[in-house]
Amino acid sequence: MTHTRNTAQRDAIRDSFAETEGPMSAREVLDRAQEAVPSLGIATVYRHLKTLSEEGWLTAVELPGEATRYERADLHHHHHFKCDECDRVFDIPVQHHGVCHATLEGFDVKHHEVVLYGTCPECTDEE
Amino acid sequence: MTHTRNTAQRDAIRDSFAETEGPMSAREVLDRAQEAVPSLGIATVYRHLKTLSEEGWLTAVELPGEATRYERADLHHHHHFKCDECDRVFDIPVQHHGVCHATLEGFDVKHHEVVLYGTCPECTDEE
DNA sequence: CTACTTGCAAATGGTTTGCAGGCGC
DNA sequence: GCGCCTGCAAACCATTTGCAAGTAG
Repeated sequence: MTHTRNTAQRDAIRDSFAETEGPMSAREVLDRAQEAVPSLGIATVYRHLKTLSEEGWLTAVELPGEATRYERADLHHHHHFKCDECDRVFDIPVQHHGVCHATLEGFDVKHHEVVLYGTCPECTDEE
Repeated sequence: MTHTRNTAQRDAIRDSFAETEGPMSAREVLDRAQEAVPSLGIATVYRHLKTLSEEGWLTAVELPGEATRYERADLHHHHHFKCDECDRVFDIPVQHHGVCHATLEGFDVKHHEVVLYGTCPECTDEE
């Protein structure tokens, strides 16, 4: 078994997650990381997004109809809200928890993904 | 504004949802519907899956890493459980509800999608 | 040095769209 | 007959992979 090497591209990709709140798509990561390593290719970004996810450093966020996004795994747990009007995605803090999947006999629930849909405050005001 | 026409292909696509429980991918719908209309093309399937969803007759089920699946919207509400081992997807009945997204000030939550991940009973037994 | 990494381009797989002909109403 | 509907092929988009050259350790 080999170890992951330290390379400029890997560092650049990790660093691109430093100053952001929302989950980023592969293309967004590419754009940011290319500021440090201009020659960086999209294939390398995908390869690292995969390995960083496997290592538990990143979490994949899948939203219907959009490209997969990634965010740091060390953020405290939250859900996502997608506005049907403006298509923006918001991070939603979770207050109640544990109730939703307490009774699945035989199923060992390890993690979950919740996406809420509706109208965000801004789009509600515009109506 | 025009109305949706009754065509053999539309009927075939709707009928393909008659004798099934789980959500189906576009390709599965195509295979089933072609039994009634052999000339049916995949593009037409996608067009109807979209309109039927907009009409509220179908619901899109998005699962990470897999093609979008569709199921009839008149099924009583349930969540989905994806086994990390065997990749199968299970329908999960919902007992507790309404608690999870009761407190989103300003956000008008219209619907939601919940996917649970973990190990299903069968894969748990095999360990 | 050796084996992992990278960038490029080509391949893949799902989904959408342009277009000319077909057909419901 | 008009205008939506269909099938085909080409276009698209996100993601993956083959390959030869580059580089960390």
